[in-house]
Amino acid sequence: MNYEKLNPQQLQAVQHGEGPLMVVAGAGSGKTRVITCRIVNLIEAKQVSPESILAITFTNKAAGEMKERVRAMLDLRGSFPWVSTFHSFCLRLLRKHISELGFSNDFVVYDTQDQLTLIKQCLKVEEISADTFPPKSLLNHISGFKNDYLLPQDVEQDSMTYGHKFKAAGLYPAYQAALKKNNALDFDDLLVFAVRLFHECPSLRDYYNDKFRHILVDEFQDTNATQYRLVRFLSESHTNICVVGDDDQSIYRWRGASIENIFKFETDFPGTTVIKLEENYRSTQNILNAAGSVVRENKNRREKTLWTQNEKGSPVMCYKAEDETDEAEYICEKILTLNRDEGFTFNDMAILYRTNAQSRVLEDVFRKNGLPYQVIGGLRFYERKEIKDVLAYMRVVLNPSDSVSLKRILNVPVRGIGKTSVEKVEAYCREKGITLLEGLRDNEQVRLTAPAAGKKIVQFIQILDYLNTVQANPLDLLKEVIDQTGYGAMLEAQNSHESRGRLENLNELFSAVENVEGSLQEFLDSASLVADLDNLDDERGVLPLMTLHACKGLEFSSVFLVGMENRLLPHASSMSDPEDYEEERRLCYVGFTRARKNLFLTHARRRRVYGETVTNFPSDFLLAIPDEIMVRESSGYGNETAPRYNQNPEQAIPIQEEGEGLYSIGTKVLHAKFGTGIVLKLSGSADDLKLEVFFKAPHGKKKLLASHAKLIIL
DNA sequence: TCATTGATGTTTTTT
DNA sequence: ACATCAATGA
Ligand SMILES: Nc1ncnc2c1ncn2[C@@H]1O[C@H](COP(=O)(O)OP(=O)(O)OP(=O)(O)O)[C@@H](O)[C@H]1O
Repeated sequence: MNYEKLNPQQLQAVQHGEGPLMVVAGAGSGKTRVITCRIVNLIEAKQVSPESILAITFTNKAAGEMKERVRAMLDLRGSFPWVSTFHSFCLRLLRKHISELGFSNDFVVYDTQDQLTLIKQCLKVEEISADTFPPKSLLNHISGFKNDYLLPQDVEQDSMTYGHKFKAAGLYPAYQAALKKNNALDFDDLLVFAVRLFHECPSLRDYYNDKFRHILVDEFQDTNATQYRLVRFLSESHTNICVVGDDDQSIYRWRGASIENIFKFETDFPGTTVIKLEENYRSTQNILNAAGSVVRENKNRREKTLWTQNEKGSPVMCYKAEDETDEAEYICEKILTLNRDEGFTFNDMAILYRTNAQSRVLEDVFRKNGLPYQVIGGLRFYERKEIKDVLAYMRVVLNPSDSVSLKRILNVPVRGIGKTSVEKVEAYCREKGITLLEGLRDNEQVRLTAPAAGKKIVQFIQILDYLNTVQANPLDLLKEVIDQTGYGAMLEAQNSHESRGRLENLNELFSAVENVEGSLQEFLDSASLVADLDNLDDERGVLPLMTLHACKGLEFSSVFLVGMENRLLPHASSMSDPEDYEEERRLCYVGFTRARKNLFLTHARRRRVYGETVTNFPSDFLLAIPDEIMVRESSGYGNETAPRYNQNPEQAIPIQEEGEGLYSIGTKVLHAKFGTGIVLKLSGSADDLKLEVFFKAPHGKKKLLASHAKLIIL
């Protein structure tokens, strides 16, 4: 067998036969490797057939990597284990069986924006003021119910004090009914409905218990109650369940995850074999020491050993910056030096921060200095307005009852179907209990709206009907949507800086569709479930920037953790709740332990936040780190009176001045999404320079705006 | 019905 | 600071 290296404890876990198994161990101790090798061992040594193994990972990317590893170790022809996230697994399950629960299998998955639109509608119908009860807060509570597997009928409003949660409980049934009317599930429903399926259909439960003989779950510390139930159902008959996790790395409590799942596992699964891994293979002694010092301050925690044979390594560096620009410049310089002098590639380093907003200044400085980077997270590609609009057309074609999507596009681009018309039709629909699209069709006969609007509605329906005739192929459909609905023409007509960016995004959507094989349904599903992290590209050699939450499970030679300040890490919102505060510490622990060799921490005396300058104190977490292993640096300008700003305009490098000369035919450039390319053509004026660039496959020739495309000249 | 303006919330984290 | 969104008048 072509195993990866394993220590005796890992080997024991890998070779463990039947029955429940839990591996609890600190960061970098090879937990994920255990799962991977265990899959291989089950197939090779225990003759378990690949398709009867189900492995759950935290992200689609982790799933992809795990599949890759397994593939590398085994020669599998044909069948393959199921490796996916909880959500993808549930979606696949529901597409097959949801009819058992009274939904049709072409249901649509609503994202947060769609949920928000829907709950606002509910509020309107129930005549609840959105000001006293913020839709976001209500949704959060409803999500909380679902994460705890509380169905609408199980939520006891009586036991609650009057407030947002109370109102959310009251609204929950109406919200679910609205989803059903739209033939839609929200994100959390994917899990809830999967559990319901097993709960209400014993035959399906038996079938899947029989189908999946071994269940493996990575990152078990961040599972919620609903996921826990699902795991129990899946392993009910055979209890061949292997979970792997680290309670110190539980960072999704706010999303309903419960560390308790680790603690109660042994009681819920009698006869569990517990294995601890104590050797860390990833980090230097200093890094491990620093991380341990921080997280050991947590009260609610199980002590565990974590040691390493690795060398002591460099001390942890802690830089005190004047402001966020200084912080970014320090990091930028360090990274360029590490790259130049020590040969670290950019993708072997990472910038981690607590909040997405912190990336902005870093990006500006990196761009100025020609440092290629890639932001993970933030606003996701599929959440952008133009993408959502176009996808909404496609969704309506597939699922005509989806009125949230239908309303979204009814007057986009503007075609003279205004608010009053829509409201009239909606009222009519409610009365007759039909869907919005059906109501719109009736309008021609019933004449609810002004004649002008009625005519427009007829035209709109004609477009939809036409789109229906081309729905077979996602690529053709996308093309027709952009052409026939006038969406593309609208953006071209606007001809603004912004609209051109949107057009570019639509082009990118084209390449995404081209790369997806399979049906329209499968494409829309994958679009609903992709996490931005799944786009993390290790090939291109660019520096990744991401939040501490997004870095889970990854590793880098050098890690920069920025904004080590009170109110940022720990975040201001955690200060009032000790449990939240401890989670911030775990977040810090997760960040530190991503580093193999170098850990750089930075904090700024002042930074702009919400457009105001605030001064922050260094993070209290820094106090836990022993002096012997940390070297402190500062901006060299020492005290407050020293002018930090470069008043000399000649010194401030004006990179924005990208007049002639900066680009010419043949210039090599780097684009955040398309990678490296070569300039083929230049046109337009200096401040509105248009480029035609040829990128590597699969992107090919692209037209870009120099001012918008954020290109880096290589 | 549309376009401009002011208001609002965003930034804590996301499958 | 910035962007998106709702109210306002044309
Ligand atoms: N027995 C071993 N010998 C040498 N290296 C190992 C061994 N086991 C794992 N590693 C290496 O240690 C690193 C961490 O492994 P892995 O990602 O599996 O740990 P983990 O416990 O899942 O980490 P985390 O909890 O931080 O996500 C990887 O680089 C892996 O290749």
